[in-house]
Amino acid sequence: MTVRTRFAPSPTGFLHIGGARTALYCWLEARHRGGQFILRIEDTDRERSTQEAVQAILDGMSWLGLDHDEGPFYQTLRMDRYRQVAEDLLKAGKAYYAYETREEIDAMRAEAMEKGLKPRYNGYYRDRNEPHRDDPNRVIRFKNPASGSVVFDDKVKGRIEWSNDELDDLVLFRSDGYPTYNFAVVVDDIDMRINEVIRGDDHVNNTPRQINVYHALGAEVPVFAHLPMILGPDGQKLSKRHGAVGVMQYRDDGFLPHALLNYLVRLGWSHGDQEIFSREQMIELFDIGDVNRAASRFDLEKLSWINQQYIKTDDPLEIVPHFIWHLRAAGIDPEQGPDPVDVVVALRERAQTLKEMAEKARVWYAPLRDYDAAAVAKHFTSATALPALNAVRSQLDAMEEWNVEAVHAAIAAAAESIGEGMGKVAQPLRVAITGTQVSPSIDHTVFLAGRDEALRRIDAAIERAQG
RNA sequence: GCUCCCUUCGUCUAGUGGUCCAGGACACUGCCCUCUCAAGGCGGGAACACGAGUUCGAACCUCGUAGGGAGCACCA
Repeated sequence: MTVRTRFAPSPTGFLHIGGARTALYCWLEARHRGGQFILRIEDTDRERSTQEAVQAILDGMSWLGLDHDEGPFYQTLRMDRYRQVAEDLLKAGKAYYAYETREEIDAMRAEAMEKGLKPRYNGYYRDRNEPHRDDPNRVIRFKNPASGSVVFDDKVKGRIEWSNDELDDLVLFRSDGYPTYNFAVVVDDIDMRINEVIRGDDHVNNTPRQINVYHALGAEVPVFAHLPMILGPDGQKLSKRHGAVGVMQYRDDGFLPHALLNYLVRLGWSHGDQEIFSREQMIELFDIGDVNRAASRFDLEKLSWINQQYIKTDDPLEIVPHFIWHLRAAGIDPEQGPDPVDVVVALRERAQTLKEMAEKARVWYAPLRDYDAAAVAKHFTSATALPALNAVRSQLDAMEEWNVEAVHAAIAAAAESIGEGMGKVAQPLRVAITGTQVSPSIDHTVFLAGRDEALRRIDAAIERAQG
């Protein structure tokens, strides 16, 4: 039997880190075992669900490259089906109507709490067999087994046993005519032939009651795998307060989608000492059974490190489109400067994010106006500054071919001509080209400026050094 | 309150009774390399929550304790 997993977010916001990892694991499990990955939108909470959120989730998934084989299915489009199943249960005597008001239910709970018991419904209408009546408070409740226990082998948590007397008769259909979550998921998962349910571990508590519904419906119970939570760096629940929120925010912040994926897959799962996994390797090596049981914290620094690993080792041509996107986002026109691929090569070891890379690239795409005061003071006033700049100027001016190697040779020749080491020449030159003391290696720095612009900046620097 | 889950360096983790006075990665840090900054190389400090028990032997098994988390909805 092929495995069928699903990701079933409710569209009340963007795809956040926790959701993205759940989606990734569902996707990986399906891909690893040659099964299907289904996407379902759980939008029965009509107050909080929005179309924008649906779109945000879809965007997030496609940015990450988590493609689904079926769906998206929308629960709001399946209302008739839920109603029909509930009615079947009613007919079979496995569910019943109940008419308590909210106040009565609350009172029930309060009373149970008082006795040190779990707050739960007392089953008043369970076996009354009263004639049905129309009532604004009418709900359909499930006849949960009164005795025995539910046992399931969770693929990540292990064996979990739950006594039935911990469970009350859950509402299947609300008084407003909408199904509840616990009912809709089960009907959906059965209809969509989901045989492996992978979701957050905030759902373990729902699992026993859902299993009872599966039994009542005569359906085969799927395998469950409950993933531990992802916490913020402070160990608290992940929230907006921790900076980035939706997955797309990470794109805006300069992260590569496969770097995020790589970081996420390692959060709760590992394969020996390996840190870097290509998509193919993830698919090949991932096993839901190897997932950790404990919650983990989100660490931006490690994500940044992984991001840089990819920036550094990916084919620069693959980085270029992402880089150009960030150049534009930073208000830089990629046409007004060097070929982006050359910039990527020069900066790939110096930027952890593409956003950072775009900022560092600005110096070659816009006229140089600002000079760092400390840099000028330190490198334009030394005795060797003027001779060095002049020497470089004439070497560059005489060059025939403009490439990194030739620029390097020219600067080396300039240094030699004045009898100084690279250090004495490179620093003033760096300040001349960038206005700062920090940039990629001097040959790249000059090369990227282009000959005309390099000469212009050197002339401007010579003027400053003289004045 | 009740039920369930979790607990190895600051963080992510390896580890499934002996090969662990606990390995890797991020972060921190020392040195090297060096035209700056990085990147890289070689080092360093840093953890089995606690207590009992089982066993010749426990990070690994059992039981408690403590701490953390989730759920107990006509929200998903």
